[in-house]
This record gives sequence, structure tokens and C-alpha cells, in this order.
Amino acid sequence: MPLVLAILDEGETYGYAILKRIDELSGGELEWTDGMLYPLLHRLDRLGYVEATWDSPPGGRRRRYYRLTPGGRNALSEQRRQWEVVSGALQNAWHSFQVANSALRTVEG
Amino acid sequence: MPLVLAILDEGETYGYAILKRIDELSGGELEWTDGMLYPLLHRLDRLGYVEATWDSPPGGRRRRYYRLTPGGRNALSEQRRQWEVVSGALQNAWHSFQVANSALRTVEG
DNA sequence: GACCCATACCTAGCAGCCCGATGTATAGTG
DNA sequence: CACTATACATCGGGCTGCTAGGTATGGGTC
Repeated sequence: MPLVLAILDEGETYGYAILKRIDELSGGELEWTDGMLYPLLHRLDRLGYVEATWDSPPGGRRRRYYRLTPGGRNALSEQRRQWEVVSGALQNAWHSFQVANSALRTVEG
Repeated sequence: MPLVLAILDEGETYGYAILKRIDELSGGELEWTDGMLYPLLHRLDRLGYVEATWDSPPGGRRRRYYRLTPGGRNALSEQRRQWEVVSGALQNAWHSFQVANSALRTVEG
């Protein structure tokens, strides 16, 4: 979800393109399906984080374009903060281990 | 959940201590309650990621100690990998923005 | 002893999300 | 004209997150 907000922060897009962007950003490692994405987009809409408009060009497929609202931008930065807190905690937990391991290797080696 | 696995990877512990450790690792930013943790621990047990034993010392409170199984260690490294994929994708998404911003600051400053 | 706080564990229940399956429709390609 | 890629959507079972509530003991204070 933070990832979708981050992508929308790059500029207005639509569902299918978001899926492609996720694939691109993760080097094909993240396998999101449309069945996961569209309900999320609807939810973001309900939460007031995005605004959506239909675009139905004469010679093309109809698309629903989404863009971030100010509230969505707030949510994004808040989620980013939260992400960093968890990331930091994981780093810490992981770090002590590395220290212990390298100390061990020093003693053993 | 990856965080709990990471903490258990530091060594055998019990529920209450895990809560304290989370508080410690996150600098008080992560507010986990016991009502969230214990069901998670039970689930980890069901999944075979941890093993648990009671310890009821004569002059102390009974505690349930948990430790990682090999399966849990696998899960941990897999989750870590996943975390890094998402982290990397987020980094990428933020990067183009940061570049634009720093360029802007250079021009402005 | 009465009282309270911190420690230590647990479950119930509801709201909400994940995610696979499925449905609809159109543009472009061989 | 079949087939693929694009483009959107919903549904339902299963699982999760989180709040609220419940039990019990050790240690400290008055």
C-alpha cells in the first residue's frame, strides 16, 4: 500500500500501469495481481487519499486515472515514517547478530 | 511478524520480554500490545516456526519460552528477502523524487 | 494486612484485508 | 477471426489486526 502511494506520488496513473510499475520497480520479484490492486484503489478512494476520473478516448480503452490528494500525500509521508521505524528496528535486531557472528568468526578464525 | 522472528533469532525468550524488546528496538515508536503478540506467537507455533516450553520456577512467575526452529529460521530469511525487495522498490520510487528535489535545491540554493 | 503496580499469560469477537477465481469488454496482431 | 494484451470489476473463504476483557502472582508501600 505504501508502494502504491509512492507510485501515485510520481504522477497520475491508472491501475494496469501501476501493476507494470510495481513489476518494474521490484525487478519482477513482486507479483501483484489486479484482484489485489483494484480493491485497494477503491479503498484509497474511500479514505480520500486519491481522486479518480474516467478517461475514455474515442479510439482507445477506457481507463480510470488516479491521483494523490493532499490527504494522500500526508498518509504517504506518515507511512514512510512508520516504514523507517520498523526498518530501523529490524536493522537493530539484525545488527546485534552480525556483531555476534563476526566476533565469533574472529575468535574461531 | 518478521520483527518477532528476528528477536527470537537473538535467542530464546518469552512474550513479555519480546514486547519490551520491540519497545527498545523501535525507540518506543512501535506500540505493540500483548493482545497482538500472543495470538501471533500461537500462530508461529502452529506454523512450526517456533517451539515453546513452560518454565515455572518455585519462587517466580511462570513463563512460556519460545525459540526458533529450523523452519522458523528459513521463514525469517525468506521474509528478510521479501522485505528487502519491497524496501528496494520503495527506494526506487522515492529516488526519482529525491533526485528532482536535490536538483531543485541546488538551483534554488 | 490492604492495596496497587508491574509482570505474565490468555481468549473472544468483530472488522477488515489478502488473494485466487471469475466475469466483462475492447484494441491490436497474425 | 481467433488470440493475446489491455483494462476494469466483484465475490467469497480464509486469515489477520486489534480492542476489550479475563486470570493470576510477585513486590512494594502505608
